[in-house]
Amino acid sequence: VSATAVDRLLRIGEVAERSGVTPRTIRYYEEIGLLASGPTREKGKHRLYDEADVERVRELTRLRDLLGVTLDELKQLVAAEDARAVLRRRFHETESQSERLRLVDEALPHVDAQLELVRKRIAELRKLERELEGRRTQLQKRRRELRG
Amino acid sequence: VSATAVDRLLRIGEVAERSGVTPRTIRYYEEIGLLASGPTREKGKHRLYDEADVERVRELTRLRDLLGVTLDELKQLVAAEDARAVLRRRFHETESQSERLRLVDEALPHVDAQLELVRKRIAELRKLERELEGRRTQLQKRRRELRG
DNA sequence: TTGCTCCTCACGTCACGTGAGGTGGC
DNA sequence: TTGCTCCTCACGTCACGTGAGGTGGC
Repeated sequence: VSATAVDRLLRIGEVAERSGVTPRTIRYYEEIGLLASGPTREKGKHRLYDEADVERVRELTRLRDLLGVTLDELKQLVAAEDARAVLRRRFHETESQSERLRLVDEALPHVDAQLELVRKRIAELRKLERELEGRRTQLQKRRRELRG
Repeated sequence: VSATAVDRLLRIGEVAERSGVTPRTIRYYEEIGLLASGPTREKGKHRLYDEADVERVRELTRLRDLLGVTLDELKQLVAAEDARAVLRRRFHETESQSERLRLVDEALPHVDAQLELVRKRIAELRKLERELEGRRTQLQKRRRELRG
């Protein structure tokens, strides 16, 4: 992993397009605290983002769509991503082994919480899949009977 | 399958409770045409339902939650269930083989449309599951390194 | 007859969509 | 300097939630 590419700064329209949402969604997520607002932006001036923000928006909408959670629930869930971000930034800054261990230990339960939700959803969808396959089989059987 | 149990008539509160929604949701679904309104209900009188309606509401909310579709999209999707209902009612009423065959042939593509959506969702969720498992493994590896 | 559930407005909320009128920066 | 994109209100919409005031039926 190299850190050679200095991130080009992006405007809201480009972030929106690359993450599959509208600028309005990005502003709304900032408003409710799902996305950090650039700390020193003068009122009326353009918002500026980087690659990490594009990734963040993609993660958020992906979890929102696939897990069907409210934005409030999403806020809790992405504490995992927040912890990961802290991990990445702080991990190399700190010398302390125990501090590093603490950061890792904090991130794990958040990932586990997401995994549990994902697996529950998969199980529900697989059940629905089996039922639909059953209906399909029934219909095809009837069709054969009617033709034969 | 016996048809011995004559369906007891249910009021909106019982239908709501048994299908896991509120009465408001049921009235709203009637309003937008997702649920049939009892054809001859005098204004101000109570709505009456049966077991089939409970099943219908369960199917609707299940597809809504698991597939994340709008109620407009849901209306298109459950053309499958509508076709199935027609099938059940009409199948035994009609003598015509070709009419029966037509009903079966109509139901199949609707079931297939639902199956396709369900499988697409499962694939997306499985991909997310794999990514989360990867993160988990990484975190556990780091933890072992910090401890060792 | 008394409760309990139902009825119909109608306004509130969440997660944005969609202009209106104005300013910023390559 | 001219476009294009951005800015901030602010009202609209979808899918209901939540009372307010009144009637129905065991």
